[in-house]
Amino acid sequence: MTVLETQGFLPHIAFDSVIFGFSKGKLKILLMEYHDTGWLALPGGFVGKNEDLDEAAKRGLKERTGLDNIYLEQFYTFGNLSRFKPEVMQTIIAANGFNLNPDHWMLDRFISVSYFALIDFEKVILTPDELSDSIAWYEIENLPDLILDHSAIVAKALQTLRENLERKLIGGNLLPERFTMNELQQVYEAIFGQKLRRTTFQRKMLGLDILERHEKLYTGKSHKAPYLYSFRKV
Amino acid sequence: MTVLETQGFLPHIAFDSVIFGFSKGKLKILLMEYHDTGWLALPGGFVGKNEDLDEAAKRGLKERTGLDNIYLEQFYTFGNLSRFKPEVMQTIIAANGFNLNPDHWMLDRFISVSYFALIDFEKVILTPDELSDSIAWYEIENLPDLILDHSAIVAKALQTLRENLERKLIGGNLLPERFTMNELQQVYEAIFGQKLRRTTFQRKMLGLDILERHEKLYTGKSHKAPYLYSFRKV
DNA sequence: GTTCTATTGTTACATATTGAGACAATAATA
DNA sequence: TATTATTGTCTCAATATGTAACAATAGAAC
Repeated sequence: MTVLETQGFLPHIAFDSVIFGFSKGKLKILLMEYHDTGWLALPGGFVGKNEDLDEAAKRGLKERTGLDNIYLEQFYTFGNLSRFKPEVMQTIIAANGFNLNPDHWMLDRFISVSYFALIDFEKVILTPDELSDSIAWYEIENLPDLILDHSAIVAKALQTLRENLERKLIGGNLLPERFTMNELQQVYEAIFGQKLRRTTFQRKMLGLDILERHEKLYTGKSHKAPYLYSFRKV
Repeated sequence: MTVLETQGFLPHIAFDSVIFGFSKGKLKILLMEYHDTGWLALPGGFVGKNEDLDEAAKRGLKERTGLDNIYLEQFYTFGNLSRFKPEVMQTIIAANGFNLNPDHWMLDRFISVSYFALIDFEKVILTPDELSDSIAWYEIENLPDLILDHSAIVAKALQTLRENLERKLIGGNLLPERFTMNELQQVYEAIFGQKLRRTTFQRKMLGLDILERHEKLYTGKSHKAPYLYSFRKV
């Protein structure tokens, strides 16, 4: 049974997720490409009638990335009338070979409760949903056009991430368990979109007393080997 | 036609507003008391089928306080299953003399998109809604029990307000157009829940270059008269 | 082995910000 | 005119941050 045929979801309510990853010095997000149309959109889904809103977002994340236990934060709910464009959804569904009644629940107006997630790029196993050809990483600095208001959703997610980073440090969720100080700095630079001073960054991070220092990392490069760090467990 | 009889709202979607005011050195919010039950709740409402989500929240604010052009910010959407308690709404509606079918849309599961507002205490004209006996101010430090998860909604609103205050200054929205430095400091103290140092506060506020200094305020008290300030227009 | 290169961890010092108190100014009262 | 309460400003100490210098070191070149 496809999502189109089920009756098990709350009407008018969707969720969308801005899933951040970090690789090769770049901050990236996951986008899905719908069949034929070539349209790009954030991964999202619907809320089961017997499901917590947060659970729905976690389920969606698990389905697309295979990941559990992820940093996931709700940041805004988009509910403008202007995001109601039934012809967009109709086209996407038609490209998948379905022809829905105009009063089908999926063609109705939706508000989108939006979440952002921070994940370890290396750990994902990407799986498109039933309406999509692909799911893939796109650099945040160079995003293509997205359907509906999804570009605005990404912008707000990035703004929220920046504000959060200044208050409560969550940058580490984008890295593997152990990382070098330089890698951590690159994450911060990618999120803030600007270079940071190496010595100040190192002093501040160490001063926060949230990092644990481990063995050195010998990469084979001809210079001093950096220490590996992990975030201290609470 | 009462809200109960209309079909013009989106099902499953409500909004609730934490409306902050400041008076006599205390931070307060507006609560409504339902007929007979004595139950207290945040002012809220539903979203019209042809209405932006934000517009709905503004409309609700206008209906209860008479105020337009208000600082209003969406901060979270509550969507746990545990907030679905049809018997609560049923009881409230029954106390108003109605007897709804169990499948009436108002008895269904709702998610609540929550907003907080900052208003000038002096300017409100309070108006209860059709299910309530009263709407009134309650001190944030000494709140009674609220229905459903409304206490959690208030807690999250206060947390968001505190975080915002550190980043972008919005404390002035709780004061009249012109105010003394001491009044502004009291607002900040009420929001943060702690005393601040007078001289440091004054220096920081003046240094931010967002205040305009006006004439002095002669209160009749036997001491130096403070200047009045207003927030600089952008 | 010795020298060289790139990068790292740490220190030193200047500059900026904040904490804490002192002090002069002043509006009304006694 | 002296007194009281509060305000606006200044001073100095304590912290935090910006900036550069420097020693340590892993591997490559010789």
